[in-house]
Amino acid sequence: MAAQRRRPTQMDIARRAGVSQSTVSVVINGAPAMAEVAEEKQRAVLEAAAELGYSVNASARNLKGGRNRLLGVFTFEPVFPVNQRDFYFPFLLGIEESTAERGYNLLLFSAVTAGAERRVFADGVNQLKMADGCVLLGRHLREDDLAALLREDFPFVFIGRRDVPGEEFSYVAADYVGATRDVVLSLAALGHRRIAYLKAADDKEWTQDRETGFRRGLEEAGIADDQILVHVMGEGTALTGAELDQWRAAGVTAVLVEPSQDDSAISAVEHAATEAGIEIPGDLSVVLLGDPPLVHATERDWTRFTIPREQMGREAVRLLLELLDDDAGVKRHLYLDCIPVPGDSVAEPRTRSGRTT
Amino acid sequence: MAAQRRRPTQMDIARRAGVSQSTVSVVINGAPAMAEVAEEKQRAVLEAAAELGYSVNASARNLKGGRNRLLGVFTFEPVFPVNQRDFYFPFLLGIEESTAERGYNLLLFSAVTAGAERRVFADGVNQLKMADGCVLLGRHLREDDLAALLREDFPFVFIGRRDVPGEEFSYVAADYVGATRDVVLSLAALGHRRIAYLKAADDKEWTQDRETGFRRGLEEAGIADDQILVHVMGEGTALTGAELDQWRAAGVTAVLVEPSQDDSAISAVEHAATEAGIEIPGDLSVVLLGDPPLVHATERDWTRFTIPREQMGREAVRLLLELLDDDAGVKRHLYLDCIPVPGDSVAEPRTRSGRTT
DNA sequence: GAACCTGGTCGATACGTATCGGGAAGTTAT
DNA sequence: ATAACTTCCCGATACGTATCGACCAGGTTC
Repeated sequence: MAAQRRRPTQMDIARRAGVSQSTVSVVINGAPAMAEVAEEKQRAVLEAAAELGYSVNASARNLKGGRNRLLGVFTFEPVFPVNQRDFYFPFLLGIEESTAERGYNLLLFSAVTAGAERRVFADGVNQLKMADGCVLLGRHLREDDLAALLREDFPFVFIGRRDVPGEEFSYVAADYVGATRDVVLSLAALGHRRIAYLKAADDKEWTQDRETGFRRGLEEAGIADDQILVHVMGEGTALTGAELDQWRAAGVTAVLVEPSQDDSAISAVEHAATEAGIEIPGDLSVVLLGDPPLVHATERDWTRFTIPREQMGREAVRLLLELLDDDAGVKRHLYLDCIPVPGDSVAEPRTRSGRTT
Repeated sequence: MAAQRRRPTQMDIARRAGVSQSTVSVVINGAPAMAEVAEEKQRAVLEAAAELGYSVNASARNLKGGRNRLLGVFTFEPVFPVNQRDFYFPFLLGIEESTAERGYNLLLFSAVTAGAERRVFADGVNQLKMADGCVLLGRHLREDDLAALLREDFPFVFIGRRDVPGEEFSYVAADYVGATRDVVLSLAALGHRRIAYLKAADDKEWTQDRETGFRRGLEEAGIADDQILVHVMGEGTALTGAELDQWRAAGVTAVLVEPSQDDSAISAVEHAATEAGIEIPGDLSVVLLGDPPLVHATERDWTRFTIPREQMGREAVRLLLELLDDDAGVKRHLYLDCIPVPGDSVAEPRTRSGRTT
């Protein structure tokens, strides 16, 4: 019963079906040449394949330069974002969905190499090559790995805008610039004139984009440069009530908060407001520039915008498959709109309407 | 700069270092035979490899041994079902964790074939074989697929107990029998004498196990057979307040509820209780035989037990790797304990203690 | 000095698949 | 009847690596 220890190969099928290995390859493969194979033989081959329980050997096919119909996902984060609470999880969802639709399987490069750090190259092996192409995720981009991938001409798409000088590659990003600009404009439309921006400490692309949008919005709203107020949230440096008081004294009626991954920024704002006796949104309107994972767990329904994460995942796959089909290898950048979520943390500034809460 | 189109191979290194490809293989590989290679040559090889930016071709390497260091996950449901994702996610989490630890990558067989139904075999080709082994998930087991897998001697582990007559294979299951028995015993210890069991309609293994545990618990508690009260929740057949009233009249003071995937069972109980003016836990103690995904979203903190999903995922991987290493191919069944979660839906029966809520 | 080891290297081969050029039938046009 | 085409299939080969047996130089042992 369990005599068959070795995996059946195309040769085995060939013998059983009375054809050559090449013919088996053509049929199994559904290659364009299949049209020229007699239907009778096709049936014989498929039948034999089924009986033997044949399946393609990924390595062998890959060796020849063929496709595996495998798309990879690699993350630079220490933990693979398979946990639903994770910021990156919705991306995975979109990736999976799109991948499945297109008849590809998904390869999660989750194996942890010797060190704690996650690398593309383990033992000098480019692990990603097992997949036809790869979607890259994560904040802590290793530039040397990236350079190596580019050097090898390996097809990949990054999720999130990445600006690496001298390197050109495809990514799918959220349009933080536009979304933040829109927030500023709608606040201005409500009558807010002095708006602060609570900026994240690490000056990555997504932070820069939000600041760009902030400044652009102010400009378009006709608010002078000298009104610009940017506060950088240091590592662990909580926002104090005193600081909020200063802002109020300076005429600030609204603040944009860039959410950190662990929601500390949000709770810091809420805490500081309570401390200073400032009411949200009565005294201060607050808008989150994004939707961190735990935003639903907070009591307040923050006014914010949603990053179209699932869609980004889907588009990344689409782009990747395009990349695979095009030999040209054009690198493309795709920006997706964020979706405004009206919450209850925004109101007209008190100075204009005497309304109290 | 981009002249080097082709990846460097061991042959390239060999030429550059003035040795043979075999020697390169030995050195790169760090094989035991490396001790017998002159240090001078070792240096030359490594140097050349570094200069060329060499990286091993995993496919070629695996072609030899047949192993891809890939573990598959196959589910008879969509891999990331949006509506009930929380149900399957903990399994995946455990699988991923364990897989990563052991240096394997994870292959999600998410490709959807022509029909909506998910099959192991597409075009008579077993897709799973792309992985070295596979973890199987999902409620709707296709027995023909399973039989074919067994016939092919493909290594896999099922998550959840599966009883297929005449077939023998490995699985990792939650010990519903023991967990349910314990629930009954602890209710009996509180003084409950008449306990009802709200059973799911589909008579799958996990439902059978709970019923077995229910009966065993009653027996051990010395409650007579004629006291047994099992109510099958039909498809969409809501539990009515009238029915609950009948139970109360019959002396029922506690009910075990088998949660359905969509939490309809729970809300049905709650609704019926409200309708009949029955207080939980004052008039009726309720215990959930499991922890459905949305249990945290409900207002009440149900007394229940937790299925050790992550652990099940981890153990499944462990078992699978054992299966891969053992040529013997012993099929094993692993039962893991559920963890009791004390909630606030259980109290002593009113008939014994006059305490009111 | 012949027989024997031994450390160090290489050549040959196998792994399973994809592809290309060619060849054996069969068909049509001359 | 033969040339020119089709149609359908096969043989040969290449992909990059790991491994095993062969080989060779130099040293050791009687």
